[in-house]
Amino acid sequence: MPQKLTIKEIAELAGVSKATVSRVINGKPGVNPETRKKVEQVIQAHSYAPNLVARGLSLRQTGNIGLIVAHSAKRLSSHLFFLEFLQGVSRYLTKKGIRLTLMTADSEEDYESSCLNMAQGGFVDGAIILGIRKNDRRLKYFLKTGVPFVTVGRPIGYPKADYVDSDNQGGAKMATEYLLRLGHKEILFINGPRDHVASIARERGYREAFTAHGIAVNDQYIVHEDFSFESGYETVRAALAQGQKLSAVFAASDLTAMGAATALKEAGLRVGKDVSVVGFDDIPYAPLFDPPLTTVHQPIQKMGQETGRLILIRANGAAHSPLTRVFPTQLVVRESTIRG
Amino acid sequence: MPQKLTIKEIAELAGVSKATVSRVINGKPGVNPETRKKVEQVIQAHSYAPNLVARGLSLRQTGNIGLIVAHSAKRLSSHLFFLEFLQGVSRYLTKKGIRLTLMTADSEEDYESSCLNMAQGGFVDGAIILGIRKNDRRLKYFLKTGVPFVTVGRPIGYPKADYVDSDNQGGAKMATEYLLRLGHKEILFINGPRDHVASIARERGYREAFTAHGIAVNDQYIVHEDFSFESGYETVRAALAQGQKLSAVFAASDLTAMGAATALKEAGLRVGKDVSVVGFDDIPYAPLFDPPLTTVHQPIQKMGQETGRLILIRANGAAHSPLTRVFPTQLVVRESTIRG
DNA sequence: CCTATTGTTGAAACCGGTCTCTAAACGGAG
DNA sequence: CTCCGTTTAGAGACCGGTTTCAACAATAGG
Repeated sequence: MPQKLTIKEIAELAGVSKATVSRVINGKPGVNPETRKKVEQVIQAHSYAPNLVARGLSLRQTGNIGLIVAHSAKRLSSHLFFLEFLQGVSRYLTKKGIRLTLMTADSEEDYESSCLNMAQGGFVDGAIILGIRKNDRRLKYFLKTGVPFVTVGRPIGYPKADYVDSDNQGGAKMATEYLLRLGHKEILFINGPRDHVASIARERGYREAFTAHGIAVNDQYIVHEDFSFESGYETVRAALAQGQKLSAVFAASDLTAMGAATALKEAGLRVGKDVSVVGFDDIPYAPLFDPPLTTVHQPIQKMGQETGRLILIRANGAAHSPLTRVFPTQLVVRESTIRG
Repeated sequence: MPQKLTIKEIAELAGVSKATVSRVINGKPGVNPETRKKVEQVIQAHSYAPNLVARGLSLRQTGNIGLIVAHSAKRLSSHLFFLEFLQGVSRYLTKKGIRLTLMTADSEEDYESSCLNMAQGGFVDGAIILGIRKNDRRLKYFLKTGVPFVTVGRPIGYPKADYVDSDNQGGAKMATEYLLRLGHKEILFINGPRDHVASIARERGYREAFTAHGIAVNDQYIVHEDFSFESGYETVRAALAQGQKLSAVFAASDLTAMGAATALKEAGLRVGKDVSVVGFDDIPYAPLFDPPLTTVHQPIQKMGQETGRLILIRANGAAHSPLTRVFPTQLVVRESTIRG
């Protein structure tokens, strides 16, 4: 393997100075066309590429965006949301020549240290933070160091932060209202983690729908889980075992809805015939489930893309006021719901 | 936001030189305990953290590993393999204080430029390459620049490369033999992309099983798809529409198997009663499918972890001979298969 | 022919670390 | 008290780029 060439060596080979080579590389003006051509030839001939780390140091800009995933290992694996989102951001950033550095965290401490690592160290030009909780302390690291960040989900307690979100509350309200209109009263709501900002908004939507229908919410019908398939399965099994009355399930993720549906099927209930199930997310697999899942659609990939767009704007310092974007959600009625 | 401090400023604040601060930061010997304590206090007080880019330049080591994903956008989304794998690597590397930089590529050119970007530029200490094809030209970039890499899947045509793989051939053989022993003759094999090294190995296993049973393989029963759910669904629909005789399906991914099963169900066939379906991967969702899916288990997370381990060894230059590791696969019999 | 202007170029500082090399300070042995 | 080895510390080179600034050549204008 040939020793990697530096700009200095290219300069010598082309018989010019480092400065000129730098100008050529970056397409800066003020270079004689002939000189430029000569330098380009040398660069070509040795397939020289500038060292990005050195450039990063000099420019104080790394071309790196960090993506911090809060999900625990288990949830990550079950979380197709993440995969869809990742695709959206990654695509957008790759197209812009920006690299995406992933930080996952198994534990709470790992997560904190990931944040610290990103916030300090000057390794990234900005960060995207997934899985925001209520009053997420960890954002403080970023605020303190001034590293730009965009969160996915509106960070409660940080009114000036940039974020991308979907209309979780509206989506949950639509889904719940739909079930109520179908005549369901006992709607088991298997929500996400209690302090997760999306969970909070969805619960608000659920309650709002009941209020709008003049029905009191029975808190026994709201449980907080972790978006996983397993949690849907177990929650419904437990509910049935206890003899809880239940004519519909509204789950805060499609996977959870599928878990719930599986448990219902096992209990001999026909989903979409005897009982209704509604999910959230509309992952690609939702229409292919048996029965095809009624769910609240979020434009996850678009959210990813928009997040990429916003973090770049913020990182370039081109914005003054908070950058926020809330995507509408939308109820997609398929075959897992029926009049109750 | 306070201006980020540099080592020089910390040195001044502590009344010592940059060199001493550097020694303290890196736990190097040769510093008077008292001086050390004083410097540590200043560092603490200002929550100073060294600039990783500068350090990277100086050490010629960035603490970054690149992960290059070849899958097209569509496949990525359907590919739970990726997610599981990602978890394995990411966990391992995070624990070692190494960052993972993701490069996804929608198109062939993007993929090449991603490789180039990683290989040149000195941005990563090493790379992990997923989705290896037969005679993958792109590995040349890495060989040329000398950037260490580990592939997932044995790269045909590069005998000296480091790789992690699973026993695809053995797994496919086991699965096919199992179906043959159950009395199935018309086994539709929905394989992955033709030039994908895993596909090649799996096809070899499939053929080997037939040969071992003294049965000739009918090439009409081998189709090449893209591991997606949709491809399984469409392939089986097309086969049924054409009246192709078919008593079992062996799919090269669980998602494809699920797609195939869905199409079979739609056609009124009972999977695990009238017809057998076997998948590959054993994703977490496989046992939860209806019916629970018989499949070939690959220890995907472990493979991810091992890949992380190997790339670090290679990046540290601590190895001479090729680093390779092949994980055994294992047939997991559930309820989607039956005597034919 | 001289001066002002424009177009090219290179020398050198700088980004923020690491590390080598040298020197000062200290302590013990002779 | 001198000499020598051992800590401890700092000055400065270096990593590989970018950028400023000054110098120089060529051209235009008077």
